[in-house]
Amino acid sequence: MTARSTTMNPGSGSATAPRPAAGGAGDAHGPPPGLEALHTRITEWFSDEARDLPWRDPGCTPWGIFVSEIMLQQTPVVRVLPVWRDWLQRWPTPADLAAEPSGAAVRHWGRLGYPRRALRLHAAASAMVAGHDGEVPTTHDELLALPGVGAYTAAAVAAFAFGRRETVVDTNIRRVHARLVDGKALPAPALTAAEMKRAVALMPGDAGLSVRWNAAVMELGAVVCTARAPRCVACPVLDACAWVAAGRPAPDHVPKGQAWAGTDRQVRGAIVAVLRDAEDEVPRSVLLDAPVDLLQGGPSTVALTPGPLAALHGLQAPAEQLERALTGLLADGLAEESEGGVRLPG
DNA sequence: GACTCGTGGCC
DNA sequence: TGGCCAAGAGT
Repeated sequence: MTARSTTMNPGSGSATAPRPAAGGAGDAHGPPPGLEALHTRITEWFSDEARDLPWRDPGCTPWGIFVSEIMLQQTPVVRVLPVWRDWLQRWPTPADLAAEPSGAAVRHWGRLGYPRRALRLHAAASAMVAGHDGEVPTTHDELLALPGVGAYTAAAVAAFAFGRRETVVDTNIRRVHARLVDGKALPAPALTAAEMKRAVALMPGDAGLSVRWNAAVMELGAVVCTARAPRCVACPVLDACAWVAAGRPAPDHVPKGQAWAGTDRQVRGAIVAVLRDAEDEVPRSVLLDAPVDLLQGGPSTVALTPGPLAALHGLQAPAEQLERALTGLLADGLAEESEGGVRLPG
């Protein structure tokens, strides 16, 4: 298969890179020339280079795939792997998880981050038991109705667990499309309607191929067409990339960075970490008067440090913030008050 | 739309 | 060293 030196632009947006004179991909004249070649080259690359992930095993259940998709939201694969294995061994079916209190889900979520996802995963399992005969639902709309499942996850599970032809759009796919088709370094901060339309236009018509295409483009974005240091030398469609053809221009917008030190999120995370590591309830006074040491020893260190609120170092108004963070956690169902103190929901 | 919501590794 | 980033969802 000889590489072709054309760039792709199936969308109708502005284009500066040379491309075949073709109508928009959504018109009645079929896909633009070269699209099938892209399908072939990227899916063949995927066949050769795909990482061996357990949720990609043909024997993986829809529940295993569902769990992986929730855990992978905003969380790197390497950190998900051990937690996913433990989770599936502990709770092999939705009913197994639904039979536990939600606090057990939060506890075994470990340090994956965004622990409300554990809560929603537990709620989704309960919904599967209550309304889907204990099975993961198979359609996009049914999946979308589950807690913690948005457009991406609904499409991904329908595609990867049930072989459906869905337009999957995640951050990796958006970045690949932005570069390969648009010639831009990065996609817009938020998913746009135009992007979604273009993703639809790029989809193979065949269901089986569409599933491989979705997985392959996602993988390409994850391991080759990465955000910071793309490994273009390993790219199967380097010669077709509009961004490379344009001389790899810099991003035209500045990412707005996420503050962390001193935020409520940091305090919430520290409190949940204490509750998770505690066998039982933690007295409220201990939680608030002997706050977790947030700044000593780096981000992974969370320990009770007996002492005044000044232990919070640079944090402003720590007492108020602790109260606010705890109130938020209680409101979110991530923590519960009991007579003896605060604990994970049981 | 703009915000919020965890965590840890990396360039 | 530290800002940036990771298979987003909900409000």
